[in-house]
Amino acid sequence: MVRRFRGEGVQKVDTKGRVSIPASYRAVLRDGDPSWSEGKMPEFVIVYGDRRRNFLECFTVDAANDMDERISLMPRGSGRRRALERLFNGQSLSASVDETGRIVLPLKQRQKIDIEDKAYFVAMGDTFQIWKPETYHATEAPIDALLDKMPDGADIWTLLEDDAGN
Amino acid sequence: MVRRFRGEGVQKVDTKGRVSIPASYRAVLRDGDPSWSEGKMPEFVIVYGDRRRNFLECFTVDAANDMDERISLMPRGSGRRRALERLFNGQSLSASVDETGRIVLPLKQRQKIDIEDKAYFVAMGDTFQIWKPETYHATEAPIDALLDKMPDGADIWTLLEDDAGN
DNA sequence: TTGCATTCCATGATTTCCCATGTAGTCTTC
DNA sequence: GAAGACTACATGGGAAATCATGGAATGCAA
Repeated sequence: MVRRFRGEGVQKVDTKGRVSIPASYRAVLRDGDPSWSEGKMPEFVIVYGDRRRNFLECFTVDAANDMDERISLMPRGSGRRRALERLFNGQSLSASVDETGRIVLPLKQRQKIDIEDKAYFVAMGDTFQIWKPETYHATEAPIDALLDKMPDGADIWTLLEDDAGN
Repeated sequence: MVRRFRGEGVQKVDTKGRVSIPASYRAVLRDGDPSWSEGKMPEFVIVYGDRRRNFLECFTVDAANDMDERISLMPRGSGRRRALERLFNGQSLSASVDETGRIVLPLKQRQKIDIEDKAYFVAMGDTFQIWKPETYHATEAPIDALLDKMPDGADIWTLLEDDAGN
């Protein structure tokens, strides 16, 4: 079992697009970069995807290789495969953490998700996401609604079992 | 069957957020950490969850992996899965017991459950919880009420059988 | 030489680490 | 079975390292 990303929080984005990667993520990125070695800084892959995606999804090198692997098992030339290739190989870029723990988000990607001077990082297990804070918070509404529907005092983890609802 | 957490009690929280975790829990945390080895200190996962939760829930690494596993079996993209991913991956952090048996509760988490200088630990089987003492005691009222309703001298464990009432 | 990206350096705020101390228990030894 | 020695815990304080962030300097390319 690989180490997983955990936690969430805002980071500042300066005028040059520099953002600190949350310190706790850095160890996971290191572990997930097979070519990492003492003294070097880890690399990872940022997928920005099609125009409808309003966040960036970040994969460790290992996780990205795994995705490539899975895509390559799909029927050559199929529509789904082509779409995934385009999304995952084309609409992505690789980033490298610098000595101060930051990466540079190119202007294009910042504009795509409408980031100005703040970025919201959320761990999602073997990946993490980068959002414009406001956009992220807007997506919390459905989750709140789901939680509100639950009986008072009910344990959240009953969501694991409960087949009812979505 | 894995070793289970037992017992409850208050611990001091100092200005830096350091808290001793009850000694009896430490062995359980060790056993539940697959990457633990002689000389190292065990790690575990603290889930703080959505804003309605007023306590922290702590999982051994094994228990956390198990949760991740179960979440990953849910339909990708479903609302319930998304909610759980966010709660379990995003609203959580991993902690590591130090040589003196303490962990550091970051300010953010302390504020979330309104802890100042005391924390109440309660074992819950394969997890344990951390509460602000006052908050925890407030939750005991319903239990007291339940006990008061029971026939005088009745054994508490009859609750195991009795289907009536909640 | 203007615009952009990459390095290098600077700094305040946290967080971690290392060491110190008090207090219960327990164990030993006479 | 009582005094001292030892150990496990809970807790505190300060030094040192890390983190998040900003700005200046450098390199280049159009």
